[in-house]
Amino acid sequence: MTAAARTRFSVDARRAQLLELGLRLFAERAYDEVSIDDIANAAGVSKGLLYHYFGGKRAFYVACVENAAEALFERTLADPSIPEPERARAGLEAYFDYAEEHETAYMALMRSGIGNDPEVAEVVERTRTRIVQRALASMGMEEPRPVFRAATRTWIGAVEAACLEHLEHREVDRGGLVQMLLAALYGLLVVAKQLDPEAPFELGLPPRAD
Amino acid sequence: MTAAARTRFSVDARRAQLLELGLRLFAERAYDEVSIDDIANAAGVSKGLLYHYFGGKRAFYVACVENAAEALFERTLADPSIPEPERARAGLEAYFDYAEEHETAYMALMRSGIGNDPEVAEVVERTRTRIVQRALASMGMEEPRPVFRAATRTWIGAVEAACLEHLEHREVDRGGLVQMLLAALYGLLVVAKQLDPEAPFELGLPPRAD
DNA sequence: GCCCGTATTGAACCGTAGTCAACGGTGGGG
DNA sequence: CCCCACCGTTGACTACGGTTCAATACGGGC
Repeated sequence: MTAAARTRFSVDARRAQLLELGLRLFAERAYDEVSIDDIANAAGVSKGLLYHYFGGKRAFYVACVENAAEALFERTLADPSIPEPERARAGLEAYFDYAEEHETAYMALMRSGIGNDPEVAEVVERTRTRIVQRALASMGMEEPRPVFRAATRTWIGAVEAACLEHLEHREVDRGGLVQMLLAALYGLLVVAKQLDPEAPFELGLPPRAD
Repeated sequence: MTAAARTRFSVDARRAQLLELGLRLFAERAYDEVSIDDIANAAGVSKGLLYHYFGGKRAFYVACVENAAEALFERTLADPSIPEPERARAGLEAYFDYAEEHETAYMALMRSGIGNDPEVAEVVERTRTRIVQRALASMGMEEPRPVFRAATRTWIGAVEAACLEHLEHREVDRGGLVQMLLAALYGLLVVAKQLDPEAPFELGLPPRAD
């Protein structure tokens, strides 16, 4: 804030500071309403420094998004000791927790993308893929199983939609949404198993209303 | 291409031409890689004309997205004479048809957004809302029913995800995806009805595998 | 206390979004 | 058939903001 004399940070500290600030700015205004100067000013740093750390504006934006995506991914890692019917619920609750606590960051992440820039799309899509992979592994499927991948990816879409709905107008309570999502997951998996009976996967009982 | 002398179009024709061209350009390259000059050149028109028809670059982009969204909306209007268990399937098939036939346009629409520009987000979100509304009306619910709105909106999320998955790597056949989505919808609606028993809505039988 | 590596700067460059007053094609009236 | 007026259209001009790069100064190590 005060035009402090040039202070020297470690590379990692500076990077982290810039990423955090960038995410906040990009969350509250649109991409092309945030200028490089804005970012530099807010960070108390020269424009050139941003170009030193990141390739350019686009690259900086991508890095910010990547940062948020990574946080979300780590945050939703459910405890592997929990048995499966409940583990999905735990992961789901963690997901909602993250979204509620970092509301603007979460929405910025979901609404990220510049035009249809493949690079940005890839960052968030890769995170989804990792979540899918992790989920499949927890069901005992390491090798690719197209039907189950599709089912899980589809479910992620539902989760994101429900979460956005929840954040925008909080009329339905969270528990209800979680129940709905688990029911949807069950439906998806039933059909997936029908379509790919060879899959090493045993369907449990349908989720009950608590 | 040929530097045709200044040709005069009707307002509507010109608008339509520019919107169609814009969508194509924005579909193949990212927002900030497409300059106003590019668009003007490709259209064989001066830059100023774009500013005459649309407020600016952002507004033009929004208009292009809106155009694609509208086309999708109209395309997925299912025949109201079909009874309900089959109507959802018909709407779903129409949705997939559109996505397959206009692959790049569909993906551009789904990946639209500039940073997290609220205006762009609103355009595509409004289209989703309209689809939701139409779906609820077809179930006999005109007035707002938060639980069912959430359920339907969630389902749209699943549909979009499944559709993108389908377009990207076509490993699971379309019929399978449709079956999964219908199962998910059934699950969502079962829980929705539990959460809001007053709703004037009778659940049919679960979808069968053809 | 000096010195060197490197984090950091700031001014200059340039592509591109946005503005505006003038131009000319087209269609209607004499 | 010609002229006029309206409005779709133009292109040069401006200013803003992303990008570059040679120069600068901070701070740890000797």
